[in-house]
Amino acid sequence: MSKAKIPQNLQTRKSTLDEIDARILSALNSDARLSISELARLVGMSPPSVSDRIRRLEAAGVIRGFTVDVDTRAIGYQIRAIVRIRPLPGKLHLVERLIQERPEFIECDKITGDDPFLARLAVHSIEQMDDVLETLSEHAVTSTAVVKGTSVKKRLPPL
Amino acid sequence: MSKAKIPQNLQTRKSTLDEIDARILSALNSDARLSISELARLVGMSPPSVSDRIRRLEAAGVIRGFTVDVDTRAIGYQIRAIVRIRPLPGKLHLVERLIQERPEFIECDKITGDDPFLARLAVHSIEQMDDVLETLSEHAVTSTAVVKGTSVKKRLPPL
DNA sequence: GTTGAAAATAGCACGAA
DNA sequence: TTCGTGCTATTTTCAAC
Repeated sequence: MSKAKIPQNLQTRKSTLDEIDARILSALNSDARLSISELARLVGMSPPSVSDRIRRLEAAGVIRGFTVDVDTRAIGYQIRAIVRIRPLPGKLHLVERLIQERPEFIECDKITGDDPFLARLAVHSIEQMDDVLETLSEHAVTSTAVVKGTSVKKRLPPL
Repeated sequence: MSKAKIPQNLQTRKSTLDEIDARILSALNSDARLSISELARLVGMSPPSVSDRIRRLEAAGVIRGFTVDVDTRAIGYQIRAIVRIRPLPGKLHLVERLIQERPEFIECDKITGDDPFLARLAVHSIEQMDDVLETLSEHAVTSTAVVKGTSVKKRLPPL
C-alpha cells in the first residue's frame, strides 16, 4: 500500500521564503529591471531556476507587481501632503468615492481610529491643494500635514 | 547677425514630459519589467528611442528607480499600521534614528503639524507592534492606527 | 529617431538530483 | 518538485545614418 499524500498548509508554503527567494526579492527591490541572468549571477543559480522562483513568488501573491518609482516633484507636483479624513455621519462611502475620483490622491488607506481614511496627496500648488480639499469639505472633516521630507524611504521588512 | 541661443529653463525642461514619456511612465508603472521592445511597440517607436527616453527620465530624476511591490502579509507580516510620532522636547533626532534603526518601520515621512513623523509599520503580531512602540515610549508620544484596507492603491498623478 | 548587425538574453524542452 | 543544460527566438546595444 502507498502512503497517502499529505497536503502542506497553504499559508505556510506561501509565506516561507528561503534564503534565495529573499536575495531575489531584495535584489528586485533595489532594481526591478535586473535581467534574469544578472539575478542568476547574484544568487548563484541558473537563469531558468530564478525565472521559476519569480513566477512562483508571483503566483503565491508575494510579488504583487513591478513598478517605477517616480519623483512627483520632478514632474511638477511640488507639494505632497498627508490628509486625515473623517466623513460626516452617513457619508463614508460617498467620501471614499470622491477620494478615488480625485487623481491628486495618489494613495489612501482605510484605518482604525477617529479618522477612517489616511490619504496622500500630490499637488502643484497650495491653491490646487485647497481646491482638492474643498471638494471634500461639505462631506468630511480633514486635517492636512505637508510632507517636509523623508526619514525612511520605502523599504522591505526583514525577510 | 545670428540670433542668440536662449537656454531653456532647466526646471521646465526637466519637468515637461511629452505624450510619449507619459505613456512610457504609465506603462512602466503597471509593469516595470516590460521589455524595451514591448514598450516600443506600445508607444509606436523604435527600441533605441525608448531606451534613450528612459535613460533621460532617470537622469532628470523623474524616474528614481524600479521596484517590486511585495505583499507584506504574504510574507508573514499580518499587520500594517500607521504611527504618528511626537518626540519629547530635544529628542527629535534621537527618535528619528530609532525609527530608522527599526526595520519594522517600512516608511517614514517628516511632516508639518503637531506630530513631526508619520511612519508605516509592518509586524507579525500585536505583541511585536507593542514591542516596537515600546522602544519609542520613553522618548516620544505615539498614536497608532491599524490599516484595515486600501481605498486607493499607490498610483501616479496625472501626467 | 531609425535602421541593421553583433552580443546578450529569455524561454522552452528535456534530463538529473 | 526544483534545478541545470542546450537549443532557438527574441531582445539589447552600438554604430552609422
